[in-house]
Amino acid sequence: MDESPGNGLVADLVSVSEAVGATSKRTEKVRLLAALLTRLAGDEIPIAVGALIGAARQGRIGVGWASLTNVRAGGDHAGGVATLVELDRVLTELSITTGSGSLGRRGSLLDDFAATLSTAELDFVRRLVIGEIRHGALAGVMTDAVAKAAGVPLPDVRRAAMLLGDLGVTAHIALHGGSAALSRIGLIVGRAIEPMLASSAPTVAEALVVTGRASVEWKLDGARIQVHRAGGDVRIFTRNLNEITTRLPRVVDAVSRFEASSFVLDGEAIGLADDGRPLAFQDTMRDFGADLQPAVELQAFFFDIIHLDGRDLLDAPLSERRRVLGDLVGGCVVPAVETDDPTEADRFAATSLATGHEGVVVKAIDSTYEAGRRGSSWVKVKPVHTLDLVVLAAEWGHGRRRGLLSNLHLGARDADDPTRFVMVGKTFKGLTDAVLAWQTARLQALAVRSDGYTVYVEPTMVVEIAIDGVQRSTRYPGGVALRFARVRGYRSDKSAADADTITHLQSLRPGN
DNA sequence: TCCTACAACTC
DNA sequence: TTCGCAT
DNA sequence: ATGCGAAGAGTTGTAGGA
Repeated sequence: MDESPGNGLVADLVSVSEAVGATSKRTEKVRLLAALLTRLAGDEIPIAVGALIGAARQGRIGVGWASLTNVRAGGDHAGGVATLVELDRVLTELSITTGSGSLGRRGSLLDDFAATLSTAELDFVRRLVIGEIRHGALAGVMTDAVAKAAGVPLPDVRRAAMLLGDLGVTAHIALHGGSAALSRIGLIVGRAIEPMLASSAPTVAEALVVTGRASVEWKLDGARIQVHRAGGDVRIFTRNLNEITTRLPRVVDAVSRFEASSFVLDGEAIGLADDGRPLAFQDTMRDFGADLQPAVELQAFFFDIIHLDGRDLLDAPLSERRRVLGDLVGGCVVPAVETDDPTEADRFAATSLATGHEGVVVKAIDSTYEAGRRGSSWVKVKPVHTLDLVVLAAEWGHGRRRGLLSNLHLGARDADDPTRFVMVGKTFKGLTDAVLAWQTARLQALAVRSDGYTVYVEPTMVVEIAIDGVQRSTRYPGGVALRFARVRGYRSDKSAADADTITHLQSLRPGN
C-alpha cells in the first residue's frame, strides 16, 4: 500500500506502527511506542495516542468475523459498515495502510479490511478523530507506553486516564507534568468515569473466601448507570459511558430531591412490576433502549457513591461509602447485608432470587473503588442451570478459529416426535482448543449438508450446556432462547433421546 | 408507504 | 455478557 | 492478574429498496 509523504507526525506514526506490527512482544511494542511519545510535540500527543492504539496491534489481529457475521446474520460487535467506511477515510488521511481496495460497496470488502485491523481498533481511531475518544478498550499497551515515556508509575497513569476518561489527554499531562500533575487530577462531577467491574464465582462461599468480610448485595438484572449531579444539573451515563440522561426522567427526578449539592452515584436502572418484582431483562431494556419516548417506568437503585459535596470517595473503604450512600439515597439503595458468614450470605442470596433478582455481588468491605478494573474486590454470584442439548449444526469460525467448526446450533428434543429437535440458541463459549479440534472432525463426519458457512449434522451429539436462564424469543420456533449459553462438555454417554425437551425449556421461562 | 437489513446499544 | 488463551 | 478475541440473547432506531 502506498503511503503519501505526510508531515513528521504521520511519518512517525507509519514507521512506528509498522515496527510495532512487526513484533509480537508486548514489551517491545511498549518500548517503541514510548520512544515515539517522548519525541512528539505537545498537541501531537493525544492524536498519536489514539492512532497508535489502532496501529499497535496491527499484524497480530484476527480476521474479524464480525464484518461477515454482521452482514449475514445481523450480529454486532463490528462497529458496523458505516464505521468501517468512515474509518477508511480517516486512516487514509493519516496515511496508515488499511489493506486492499476501497470500502464503497456495503459488505463487499469488509473481510479484507478487517483482516488488516480489528474493528475495535478502527472504532477507536474513528472516535479519536471525531472527538469522542475516551480511555477504553485496547488502551492497555498504550497506557504502558505512556507510563514508560513519561517515566511515571503505571498506576498513576491508569488512575488519571480513568478519571479523565481520555488517555490522550492523560499522556499529554504525564509527559509534561509527570506524576505530580497526574496526582492533581481528580474526579470531575459531570464527567463519567469507568465503573468498577466484578469477577465471578460459582458460590457465595467461594466468593467470600476471595473477599473476606463483605457487603453482600442483591444483583439487579437491569442496566448499570452512573448518576452525576452538580447543583441542579443531573447527568446519567451507561456502563460504557454513553449519556442517557433524557431517557430516565424518573431517575432524574429522584436524584434531584437528594439533599446534597453534588454527588456521583453508581447503581442499576430497572423496571419493577406492581408487585415489586423486577421486569424481565428484555422488558427493562425495551424502555432503556427507547430514545423517543422516555422510560417513565425505570427507576434507579444505587449501590455505591464515589463523590459527595466536593469530596472524592474513591479511596474510602466500602463500609464508609455504603454509610454515606444510605444517608443520601434512602430507599433507593440496593439491599445489602454485611457479613463474613457463608450461611448468612447464602440466605441473603436466596432472598434476592426469591424476589426475582439475579443473585448477589459480594464486595470486600474494606475495598476502595477501583474504577475501570475487574478486580477481586467485587465478586458476582449467579445460579447456573444445566441442560443437555443436541448439536444441530456448527458454523465455521473466524480469526483464531478459522478452519474450525466453532459456533454450535443447539436443539431441544420434541417430546412427541423423536425425529424433531427445536433450535433454542447458539454457543461458541467454553470450548478449549482441543475440543474445538475434536468437534471439527467429529461434526464433519456427521454432516448431512453444508452451505459454506454452516455445516448441518445428524442430530445425535449431546452437549451439556450451562446457562444463566432462558428468555422468551420471537426468533426461535419454540418461543424460548438461552441466555449466556456455554458448553460444559460433550456427553458421549448420552444419546439424543436423553436430551432435555422443548417443553421443559418453555417451563423455565419466567412467568411459567 | 411498508418492510427488511443493518447499526448501536444493553446484558 | 462467558469463557479460554497468551502474556 | 490482565487483556484480548471468539461470538450469544435481546432491544430500539434508521436507511434504503420494493
